[in-house]
Amino acid sequence: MDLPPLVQTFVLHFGEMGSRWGISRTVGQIYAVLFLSAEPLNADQIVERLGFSRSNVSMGLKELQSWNLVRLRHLPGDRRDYFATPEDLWEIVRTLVEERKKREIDPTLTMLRETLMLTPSGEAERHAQARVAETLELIELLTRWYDDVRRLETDRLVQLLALGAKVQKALELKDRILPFGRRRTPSGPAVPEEEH
Amino acid sequence: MDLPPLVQTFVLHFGEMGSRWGISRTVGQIYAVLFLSAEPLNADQIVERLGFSRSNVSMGLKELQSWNLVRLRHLPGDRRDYFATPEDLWEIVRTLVEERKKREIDPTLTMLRETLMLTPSGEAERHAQARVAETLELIELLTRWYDDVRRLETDRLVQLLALGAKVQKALELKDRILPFGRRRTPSGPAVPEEEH
DNA sequence: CCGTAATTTCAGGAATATCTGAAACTCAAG
DNA sequence: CTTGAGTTTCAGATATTCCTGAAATTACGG
Repeated sequence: MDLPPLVQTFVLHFGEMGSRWGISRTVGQIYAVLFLSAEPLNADQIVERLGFSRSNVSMGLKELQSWNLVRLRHLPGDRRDYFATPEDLWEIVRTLVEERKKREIDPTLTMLRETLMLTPSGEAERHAQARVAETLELIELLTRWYDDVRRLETDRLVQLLALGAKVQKALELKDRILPFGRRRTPSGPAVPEEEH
Repeated sequence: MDLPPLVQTFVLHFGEMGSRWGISRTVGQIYAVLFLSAEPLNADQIVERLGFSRSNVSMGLKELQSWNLVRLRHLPGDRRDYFATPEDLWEIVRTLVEERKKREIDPTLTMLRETLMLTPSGEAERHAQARVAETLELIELLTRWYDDVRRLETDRLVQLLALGAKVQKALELKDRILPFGRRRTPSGPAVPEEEH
């Protein structure tokens, strides 16, 4: 591997991170190289930069494609595949979240629902059952929230993020003008209590 | 392993998920068992339920403690350590996010900043440098948002999540009454454009 | 201080995951 | 067709991670 120091540091770090995220170190490094490159690269250029075997790079690229993290490009009069990452970082973030949801959250939701269905009611497992149900509700809440915000245009999303918890103040204000969201009232909580 | 089917399904799934998240399958399963258990368990009870070696369980519990995911309990007149997970699921979520941030995001931020410092300006690496800078900004934005919302009480947080993107409508309304957050105006965007 | 139950450490073996080179496949140009 | 550059597949080699049992350590009750 013979890369400019800036790139090298980034690539190595990204490889480490990748290996904590269910993609291999190699795949992480390939992605990092593409991410920093000014133009699309073909497999041999990646081999040259990282010193992995040709087949390893091929596998890695295939995996990145299965994650939708990489775009295929072609140059006129050149048969080789060139690969690039999206210019827009937010698009990358969206893809990452989407794919991880698909692979981790959705199967978990399925499992939790099935688990609850198959359970004989009136049972020694009362506590376990309750916890599974709670877990399901929590993940469903988060999922619905995500389904909602992922539709926002990037501008809007960035606005919202930049606002952070100040949103809270804005809502209090609004609330005084036009009751809209459900809020705690003196007569009792609108949101169910946690078991405790 | 001889567990009620409800528990068994959950434990196995959790183990799988764990192994995609940088904790081992074993540690994931140990956590799952504790999570579903009605009372705190000691190491031998976990050995009995999961059939791992005693030392493996010991290591696993140690790792869970290092993640703050598990609480130590003692029973009067019993010298053994008993372990439990917090009752409140939201507390678990908060811990998870916090620890992952500490281990993944914070070092990444450090790396990105150092990388940018050490770079000779005016350079062939202009593009790579720009991408690193963009990445840093994006992560900083997300981090600030997180720092903001993590302080919210759980009730408030749940409210906000339940509201989802409807928050957007609320803000538009508010905006018409009292300009507060930065918004796009006809005279130009308040949020910097993405390079494109 | 002992004795002992509980826990932790650690070196090596077992199980996984990763990487490689050689061979197989694809497909477009001639 | 044939050819050959480009790509993928795959069985085995390598490296990494995980798990275990034996031995060491800890710390409490007496």
